[in-house]
Amino acid sequence: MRPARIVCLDLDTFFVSVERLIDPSLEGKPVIVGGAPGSRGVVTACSYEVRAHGVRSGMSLTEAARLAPDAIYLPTRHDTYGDYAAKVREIASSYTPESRVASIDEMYLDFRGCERVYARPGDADADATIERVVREITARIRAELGLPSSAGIGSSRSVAKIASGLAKPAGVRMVRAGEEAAFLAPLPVRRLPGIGPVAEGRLVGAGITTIGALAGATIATLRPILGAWAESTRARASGEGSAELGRDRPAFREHDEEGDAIGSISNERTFDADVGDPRAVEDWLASLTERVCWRARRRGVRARTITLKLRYADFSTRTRSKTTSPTHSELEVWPIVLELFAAAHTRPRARVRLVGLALSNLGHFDDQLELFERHERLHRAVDEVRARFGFDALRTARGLTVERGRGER
DNA sequence: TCTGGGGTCCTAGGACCC
DNA sequence: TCTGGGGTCCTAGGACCC
Repeated sequence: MRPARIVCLDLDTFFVSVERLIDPSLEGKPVIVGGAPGSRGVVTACSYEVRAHGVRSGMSLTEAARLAPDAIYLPTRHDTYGDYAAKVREIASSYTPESRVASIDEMYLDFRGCERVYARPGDADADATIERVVREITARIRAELGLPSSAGIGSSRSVAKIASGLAKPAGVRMVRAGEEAAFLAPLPVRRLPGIGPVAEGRLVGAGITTIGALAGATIATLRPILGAWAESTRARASGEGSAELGRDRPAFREHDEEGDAIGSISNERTFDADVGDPRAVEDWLASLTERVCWRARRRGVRARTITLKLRYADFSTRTRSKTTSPTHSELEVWPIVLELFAAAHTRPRARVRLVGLALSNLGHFDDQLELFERHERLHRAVDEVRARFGFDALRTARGLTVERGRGER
């Protein structure tokens, strides 16, 4: 039996907690991070005070405003939260060489083989040793950074993750070896990572409501519902999930190995009001093109695939993509974007709610050739200015027109 | 005025190759 | 004029996570 040595460390209401550090008067008050109550958008994070009124993250701000009209509504400040998250990682990762960043407010730690390093005479057993160390980590994050966090400890990532959710707020929950199945069995299937609203609906439709029932289901039953995930999901439901941490998410990875497939770079924008004029949409696309290309150059990658996303006012969504030769130059990407927009925008009278651009099929493509490229000198000059003053320091006239006066950034 | 934004991964059909 | 079978790449859509 594998001992419980995998830790999921999760910051409690992270964005709210950071806002309270910056403005202590928010302490104890109902706080919603995500935007103004009337605006389009969703709740990104909310304090326990508003959760009591039924507000949940992911909920539209309109509905949140109905449930909690008197709450304090704040815009999200991702860069600020990132700075605090980095400090949390620094503390946590100093306890074990094996750690993985899962998201801005969540990380996994692997303490396998660390028991002796941390053992103290007072510890009842090795489990107690690890639990004590984990409590020390959350206590330090609280003491040194002022941030509350919770942790789950189990023999697999899945168990650790679920345990951390049940430990909130500001708790530590250990599921000892051999207790996994009993711990998981009574929980609703939705608790299992990977089971979202759709899979939940189908499982419940098949009479499977608890993780225990999921663990006992046949693969023949699960295959049509979970597809390729059937086996691994059932294994996780019975407490036999993987303990391997895997790699950091690309956005948090410090270095990419040569030839690595390293995910995608995307930006999208939901308009404050639906847009009818295609030229106005194109202005936004120009801005997004500059942004994703700049991010690609900053990461030292080129993309082979460019994908445009278009969402109409009725929420119908379409994507069009094109794969070409590797590029990170807006001068090369822009004509393709226009081509994709023309292909996607087949309802000329419909109003557009959102446009997005994604670069994928990324790779480090032969940087030696870069010097000979036509646009290289221009990009280098632009990027040097931006490195000092930020992305918005330099914009093309078209990309700038559209964002001016919106008060963002 | 329900439904953000940045990601990962899977499915399924068609093109194309051997 | 009766059509297989494996493999890879591309495209569009969608589920899921935080």
